[in-house]
Amino acid sequence: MPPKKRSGVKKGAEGSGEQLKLQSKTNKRKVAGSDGSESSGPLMYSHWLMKSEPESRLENGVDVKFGIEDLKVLPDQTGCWDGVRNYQARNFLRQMKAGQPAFFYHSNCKEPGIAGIMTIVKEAYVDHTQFDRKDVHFDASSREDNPKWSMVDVKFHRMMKRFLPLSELKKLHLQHRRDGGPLRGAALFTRARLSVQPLTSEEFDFILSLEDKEPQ
DNA sequence: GCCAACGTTGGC
DNA sequence: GCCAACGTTGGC
Repeated sequence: MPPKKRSGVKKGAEGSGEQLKLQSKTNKRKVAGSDGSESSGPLMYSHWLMKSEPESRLENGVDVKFGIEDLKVLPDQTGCWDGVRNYQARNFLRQMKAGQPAFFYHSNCKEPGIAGIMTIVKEAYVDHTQFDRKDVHFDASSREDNPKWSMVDVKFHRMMKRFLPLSELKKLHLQHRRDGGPLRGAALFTRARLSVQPLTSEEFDFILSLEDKEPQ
């Protein structure tokens, strides 16, 4: 997914306090058109969850493995999040601001779940891999004068104090659907296949609070 | 490895 | 613009 690349570390504008809109379900989210344009209003998010595969898997003969440990060992612990080829995910990438936090989620592996936290350090710019015929994520339909796909740079921030397994988050999600708790509408479950997704401050803070609790 | 969910493509 | 066929994601 996101190999190599580095960038100057920018200093974040942020604070995790502001109010966020409730569920994406309830707002008239316009799903991206075929050109990827969004026609509904901004609806600002400031917290994210990004998925990557921590275990080796070959795609066109290329290993797509990129877990949080792989990010950690890059120069400046920073890498570009390339290879996103879904319009909704791309549109979320484009909304990201430097300094914002994102959970690093391990997908398609033995134990899926949240492994750590990263910081967005460079806002969306052209994903060069779309023009690279040898890249797994080459997109023949994208023109250099009108690139389709974007990427951001992320920097390792820290590991979770304890790994938060999907199974635990899912139990809480199901419970919260009944009692109106913080994870009732979490995109991780309501839009399970999205590889880049937003979290409300409430969702983000609640998930952080789980670190200090016993596994459910 | 299976397969449900869901995004994309293309014929009409 | 509809929708069936197809491809991908990702949990299990």
